[in-house]
Amino acid sequence: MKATIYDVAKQAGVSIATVSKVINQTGRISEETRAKVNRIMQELNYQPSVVASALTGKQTYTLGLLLPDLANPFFAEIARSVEDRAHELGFSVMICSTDNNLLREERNISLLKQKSVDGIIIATGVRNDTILKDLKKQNFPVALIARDMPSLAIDTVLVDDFIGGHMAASHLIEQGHRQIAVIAEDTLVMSSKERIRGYRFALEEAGIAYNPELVRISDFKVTDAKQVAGEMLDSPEPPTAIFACNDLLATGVIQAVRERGLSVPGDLSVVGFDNTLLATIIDPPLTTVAQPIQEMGQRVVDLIIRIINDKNSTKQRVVMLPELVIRSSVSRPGEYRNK
Amino acid sequence: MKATIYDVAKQAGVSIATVSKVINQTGRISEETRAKVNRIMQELNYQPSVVASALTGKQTYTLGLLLPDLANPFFAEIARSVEDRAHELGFSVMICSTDNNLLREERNISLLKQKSVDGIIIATGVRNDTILKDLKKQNFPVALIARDMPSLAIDTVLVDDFIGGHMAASHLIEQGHRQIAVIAEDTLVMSSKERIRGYRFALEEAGIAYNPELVRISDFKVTDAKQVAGEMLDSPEPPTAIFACNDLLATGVIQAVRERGLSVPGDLSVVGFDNTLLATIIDPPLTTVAQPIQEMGQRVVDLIIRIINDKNSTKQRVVMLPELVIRSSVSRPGEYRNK
DNA sequence: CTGAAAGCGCTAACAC
DNA sequence: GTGTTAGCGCTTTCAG
Repeated sequence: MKATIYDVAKQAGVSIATVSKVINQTGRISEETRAKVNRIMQELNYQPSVVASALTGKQTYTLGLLLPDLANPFFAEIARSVEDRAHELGFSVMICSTDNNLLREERNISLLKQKSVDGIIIATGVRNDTILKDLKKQNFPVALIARDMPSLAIDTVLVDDFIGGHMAASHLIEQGHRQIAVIAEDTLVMSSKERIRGYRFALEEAGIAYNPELVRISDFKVTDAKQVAGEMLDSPEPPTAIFACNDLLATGVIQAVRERGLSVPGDLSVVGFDNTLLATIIDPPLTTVAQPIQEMGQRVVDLIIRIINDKNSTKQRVVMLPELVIRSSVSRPGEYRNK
Repeated sequence: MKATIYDVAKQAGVSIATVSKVINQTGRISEETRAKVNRIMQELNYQPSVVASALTGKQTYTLGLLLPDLANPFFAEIARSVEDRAHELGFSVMICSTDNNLLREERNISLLKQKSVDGIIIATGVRNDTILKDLKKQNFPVALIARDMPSLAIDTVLVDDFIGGHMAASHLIEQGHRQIAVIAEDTLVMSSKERIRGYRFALEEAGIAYNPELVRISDFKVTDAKQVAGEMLDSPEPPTAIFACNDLLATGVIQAVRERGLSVPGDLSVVGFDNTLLATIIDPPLTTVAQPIQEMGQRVVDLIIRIINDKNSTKQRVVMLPELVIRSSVSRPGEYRNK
């Protein structure tokens, strides 16, 4: 059986209170007994039970992380960075993929609460904010990453999507494009909305008329983006550039182009969003708006731990700046049109 | 404050024992009181504390999952499938990336044990088996996925790597290749060894001399694979095909080819391993040896839960068959050599 | 059928 | 400095 605090106490000839004190470095104990207890703990290979200590009202040192899909490289990278920071600080993280399904979100949150996680980080993109409201009402520690809910005072870290969208579109405009399409995953989600707003603003600045025909919604699957891009390519007046609201969708549009025997960026320029592994792996390497995933992950866990330690700490919204990473998927329109 | 079993008991006018019984559906309680208690639980929005119940010796319903790197698509996909099955069965999963670092593995395992996870699934590729031995000695539930440790009797689910390597090489041989190289991530790891052994065997069968010059080791990063592949391409007698021991490495070799103004499969045929998202996304779509990731994830959690429920259940090794997925990265050597 | 009570491993007053 | 003791929320005999 695993050693308990009683075993240590007995072996060391002290009381369990004393052992507890040396474990938690509280109270005052003589150097001598401290050393002895420590030695015994070593010998017995004693590990305090987080479960028992949690029951007495202490933390469980575990965080919940809700995201749409771990198999999506963007979220996998987010998860990795959250995990890294959490581990640094002694926390574990329970990850739950929800597929953006409301029911699963609810179930997972309730599960996480039963397990007494100290806080929950949410990256999932619900349209619905009742879940968040509930959590807030119960004063349960929550923080958002890569998604926004400006109507609620919740700690959040995200990238400025408006600027990101603006960057993508401006870059394309600077390269001479005027027929610029957008493919977004879901216009109901804040970040998509903002990216599109940034895009529109860039168009306006450049005096280009906004054409609603050019902004399309796709499912989150690459095949769907491919399909949507394909339709646009086959239209009588195809765009010369497409801004895909994330790298995964961008790969779909690149595939659509290739399938038609055309080339990127020769026949169509493409810019993505996120700067995941994918951007470096596809051909051509993708020009994309980078989110500082590492930093974002780090910041959310710092945020949530702050809340855990002080439930009344003032809420923060940290918005980071995206950055345009230029690779090879954009050129001037018509530049190599005839190869 | 959160409602406890006492609150429910008081409200329902029964003892906590009775409430406990209706929660766990143990003992015998009248339909009447059962209904009443259930109603009160609803009203109070009562959720039993997993922590408290774990302290009494019951399970925590959480699993640990150790893997090298969540940001690697293969492992992200594994994690996703493990997570799915675990949730189905009411378990949560704590994920830990170890970067294949022994120290981190140890730390994480010890952390997971302090948190009383019910079992640990290991996908990480330690060369060292002492950790596993320790776990086994303590009779702690462990299961391996996508890695092997045949010297220890541990529940495992993996793909037959020998056959996989054989498939990859045979396919290439059938296409007429004779100068076939391999890039592996780490020859000390079982699965790499086996894949290479399968490759050698296929060569032998075909009467092709084995040339150790053609099997190279690379770091796990794509840039490294690119570098290694580049060296081979620049050699006086470059291979006409490369078998990359995973899809990520394969993307590296494709990049190396492209960087030299050559093409896949025109100048070099490539076959990968794993069949992750990457395989469908790169250009050309990658011919690769598929691992049944979904099933594998499902099976390990079934395995580990079996062990949890019966620590003495006989160990199982479930080895699944890989499958060659033919896409467009392989052609006959020289076929389009001059475009 | 239902309840009283012991105990899971640990923390935190409060004594000594 | 160190020990006693009362919980934390729940499960589980064992009586009744």
